[in-house]
Amino acid sequence: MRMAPSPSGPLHIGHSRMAILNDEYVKRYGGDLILRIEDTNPANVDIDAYDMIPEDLEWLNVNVTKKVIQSSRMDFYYKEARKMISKGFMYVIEEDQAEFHDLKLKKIPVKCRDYDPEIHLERFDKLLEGKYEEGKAAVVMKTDINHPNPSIRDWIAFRLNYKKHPLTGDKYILYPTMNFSVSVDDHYLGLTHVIRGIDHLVNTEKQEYVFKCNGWKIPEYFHYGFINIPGTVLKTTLMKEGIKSGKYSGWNDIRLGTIMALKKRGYRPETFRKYWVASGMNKNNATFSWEIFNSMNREIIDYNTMRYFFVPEPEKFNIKNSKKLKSHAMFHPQRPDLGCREYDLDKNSNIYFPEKEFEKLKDSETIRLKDLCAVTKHANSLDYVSEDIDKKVKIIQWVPENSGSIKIYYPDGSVESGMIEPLASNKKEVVQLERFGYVNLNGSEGYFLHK
RNA sequence: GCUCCGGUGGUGUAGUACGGCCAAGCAUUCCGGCCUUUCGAGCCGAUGACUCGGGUUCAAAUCCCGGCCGGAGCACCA
Repeated sequence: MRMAPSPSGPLHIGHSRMAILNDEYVKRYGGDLILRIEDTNPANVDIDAYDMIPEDLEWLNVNVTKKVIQSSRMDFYYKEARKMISKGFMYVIEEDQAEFHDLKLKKIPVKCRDYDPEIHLERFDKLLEGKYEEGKAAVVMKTDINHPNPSIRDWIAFRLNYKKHPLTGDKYILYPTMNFSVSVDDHYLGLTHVIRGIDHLVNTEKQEYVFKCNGWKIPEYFHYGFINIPGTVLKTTLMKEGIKSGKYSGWNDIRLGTIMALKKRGYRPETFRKYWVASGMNKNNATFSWEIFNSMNREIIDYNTMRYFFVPEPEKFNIKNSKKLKSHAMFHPQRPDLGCREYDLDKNSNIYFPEKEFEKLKDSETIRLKDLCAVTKHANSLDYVSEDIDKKVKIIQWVPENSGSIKIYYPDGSVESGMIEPLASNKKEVVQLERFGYVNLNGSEGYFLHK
């Protein structure tokens, strides 16, 4: 198996499907998982991606057994090209880009298509020596000039690019196109199975020509459908621009759909795996469901996630308690062994209470401050009633006066300010803020994970 | 336009290769109810789907033909 990202940026949630599906296959049936970085287009390379991609994969627990960087295999591609040219499977055109494209649309072969391979080999050397301008000559794979799909008719296998490559500099100017390098790599790397998106369906057909003319065994291909991931930014170019302009703080800005951003929000790598395995490999186009993804994540983290109180838009009240009070809220309702969060309140104590909840209360309505006492709303105050109450009433969270303030950032860019109970301040972990949601705390800020 | 690929509840899937055990399973969401000093979980209940039309057959989600809808490709990107 293999996965073959182009190093244009870090991996995002869409890539994680490709990585996990391949990895899962290897985990179940054995074999190698090759990470092949496809950097044969200098214009599409971000030098940082060479490090970010393996880091993302490691975090996802994808076990790469072998790593290949295409730009370090250029001489090998040239060697293969020479072989194929000399056998008449490929040829070199001297037509310019638009001309060649035009001829193909009309199903007209170029004059030199069937020239002696020697001539094409000479032209190939001229290509390497830089005797042609960009776009004025190219190496072409001979397929079927009458093929109904024009892009399959004699596709380009190598083209010139004089741009400096981030890794190899100006050492090479003739780069293989993806369809060529993928074919020979898939063969020589011994690929038996390929899992990729349906966007490669046509490429598979193109690549089969290379396999067939060389008499190579064609791997088993599986294509999975497109997934539309709503509500997040995934386009590398958009992310890059946003980072550059300062709109985003970096690749891990929680508004982005990168693996890094999702990690920062507190998602678990197991969630990705579970989700993509459950999605399977069918060719349907589907919509990514955050609901299901979140539900899976919740199931994984819930047992180990501590509970704390957070009060959004806090308002201070003196509850006029006539006696000292002690709160006792459990760290986790299913795990009494972990004990309680306890706070002592003197007589006439101040607490913070969510303003919105207060507004919703009717006058003289009695509620319970969770794990503390019952209070009644009177005009603009909350007044102590008793420590316990028989009636079933609303239960709302609160925090003591010595709480810290915190800002919670949402993936949609909004921010919520409030107070968090003292025991949770300066924590750096995913917690459940009761009646609010799961949040990844990071000192005086937090990143909203999900409900 | 041409070529290719799809179409199962709101969402995601199982089932389709070898027609019957599928008046369609699971998950999630929403809505009720129970429980609980949050939320979540748990338990109970409810709603909700085979794109349409023909054909083959004793029998079709499953096979065949056609329509409709959706997606992709039509690059010297990957």
